[in-house]
This record gives sequence, C-alpha cells and structure tokens, in this order.
Amino acid sequence: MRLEIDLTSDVPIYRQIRDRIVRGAASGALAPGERLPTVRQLAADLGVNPMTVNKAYALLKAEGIIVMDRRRGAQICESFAQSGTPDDDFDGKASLLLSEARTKGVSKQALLARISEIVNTLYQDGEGSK
Amino acid sequence: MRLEIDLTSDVPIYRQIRDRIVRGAASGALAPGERLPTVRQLAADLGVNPMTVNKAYALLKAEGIIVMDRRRGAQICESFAQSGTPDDDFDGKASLLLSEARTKGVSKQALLARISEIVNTLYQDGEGSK
DNA sequence: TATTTGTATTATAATAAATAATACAAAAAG
DNA sequence: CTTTTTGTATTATTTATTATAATACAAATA
Repeated sequence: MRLEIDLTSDVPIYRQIRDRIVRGAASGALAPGERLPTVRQLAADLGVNPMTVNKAYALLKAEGIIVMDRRRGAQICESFAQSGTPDDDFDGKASLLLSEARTKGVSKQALLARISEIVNTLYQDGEGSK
Repeated sequence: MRLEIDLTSDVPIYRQIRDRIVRGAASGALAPGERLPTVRQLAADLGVNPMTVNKAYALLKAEGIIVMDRRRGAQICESFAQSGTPDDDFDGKASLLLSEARTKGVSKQALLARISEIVNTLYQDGEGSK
C-alpha cells in the first residue's frame, strides 16, 4: 500500500500516517504480518522528519495495531484480538457522530444503510486475512 | 436539560458544551424550539468566560442546530432539514471509527448491533418532535 | 566491524487553541 | 429616554500542539 500525505491539510502529518495505516489494517489493504517501511525510510519518502513518523508508529504500537521488532521491522499485527464488543470510547464517539448526522437531517434508514455499506466493505474478507 | 461540564477533562469547555447540545437536540432531550440559557447566564452557571460559551453557540449556529434571535434568545431549531443522505465528512469519520473498532477485534455483528442500539435510542421518537 | 534499526533526549521554532478582558451596537425593559 | 441585557467583535494572553532538528545509544544486521 502506498502511503501518501497531504501537506496542505490541517490534519497533523503524524495523524494522517496513523489514520491511513489504521484504515489499511482494518480493510485488509495492509495484510496481517505485512512489513511497513522503516521509520527513516518512510520519513525520507514523505520528506518529513523521522521523529514525525516515529510518533505515528509509536501510536499504532500502543494501540496494538502494529508490532515493532528490531529484526523484522515494523509490521501489521498478525491477527486482531477477538475482543468482541465495542468499548466506551467507541460508544461515545459513535453516538456523537450519529447525533450530528441526525441534526443534519439524515434519516434513520439512510444512516443504517450507509453504516452497513461501510461495515460490509471493511469486513468483506474473512477475519482480517489477505 | 441540565448542562454540565467537566473542568478536569482534556476536552475543551466550548466543545463539551457544543457536544452536549448536539446530543440533546438529536435525542430529543432538547426539544425543537426549546430555549437555551443566554451566553452570559450559562457562562455564569458554569463559572467560565462568556466568550467560551459564545464559541460553542456560534458553532451550533453555523451548524444549523440552534438559531439566535436577540428577542427570543437562543433556541433549538424547530425542525431538522430532511436532507437525507450522510455527507462526505460523515463517511470519513465513520469509516475511520469503524476501522479502529475492527482493529480492536470488534466483530461485524457486534459492531452492527451496537450501532443499531445507538441509532434506535436516537430516533425513538418521531422525526425530531418532543 | 560498519551499518541500520528503533528510540530516547533535548531543543527550538511555528502554529493553533483556549480562555479572558473589554467594548459596543441592537434590542428590551423600566 | 434611560437603563439593562443581549450577542458579538476585537484584542490579548496563556497554554498546548506540532514539526523539526541534532545527537546519542543499544540492539541487531550484514
């Protein structure tokens, strides 16, 4: 997967990197076990400071999305824990996001339909394979 | 509805105020047409600067969630537009949130079930009435 | 033995965000 | 008309965030 960033965006660079990898890992665009560029290499590719990339990687590591091994380098976790239910943080963010949608006039059906679309795209292949 | 804030939270005060009103408006806890405290009054109640409250109100006004009238004061919009489908901003936020959930091991079923719960709670009464 | 890895440390500059103090015109209330 | 209250524009101040940089160092690789 090609990692790109938008330097004109108001979203911090480290957050763009982190978000792209989260999306990639969830969708399967980044396969479990897949190698990521080294901190220094990705920094060179993007033309940013290594510590900016390191910040993104450290975040992902803390979130349990990547593992870092000095031998194997950084890579996507082999499998996501089968933890099951969403946590409180998810509930809070989801309910706020859905509330915002409702105040913008999105109907219940339209909301559920769109969510289903996104979820189906995300989970279209097995349990995180490919 | 009682507006409360958490001064120890790392969420900015103006955002706490804004978020609570969004949730209230979406759930019906704040009825369409319901009066909100004046900027100065809410500021006094919460013990914060009036401009902090103003920032929250200005946001809500720009989002079309409240209307401000010097005569009637601030109040929740009478009805939400029947705009229909979610916008791109929603799609982006939703897909990132759902991606994060998946990388934490939330199953497809659990995800859809929780979303349904939240949406059902939000839309339990009519089209924005009461 | 060199080199490359992640990463810790420290520093600095730039920008953004949050809150506050003040002022003022519009409207309401008396 | 006068006084008070309204939202809000302006300005300032403080704090937090962001990005970058310069080193350094131990672990591992080649």
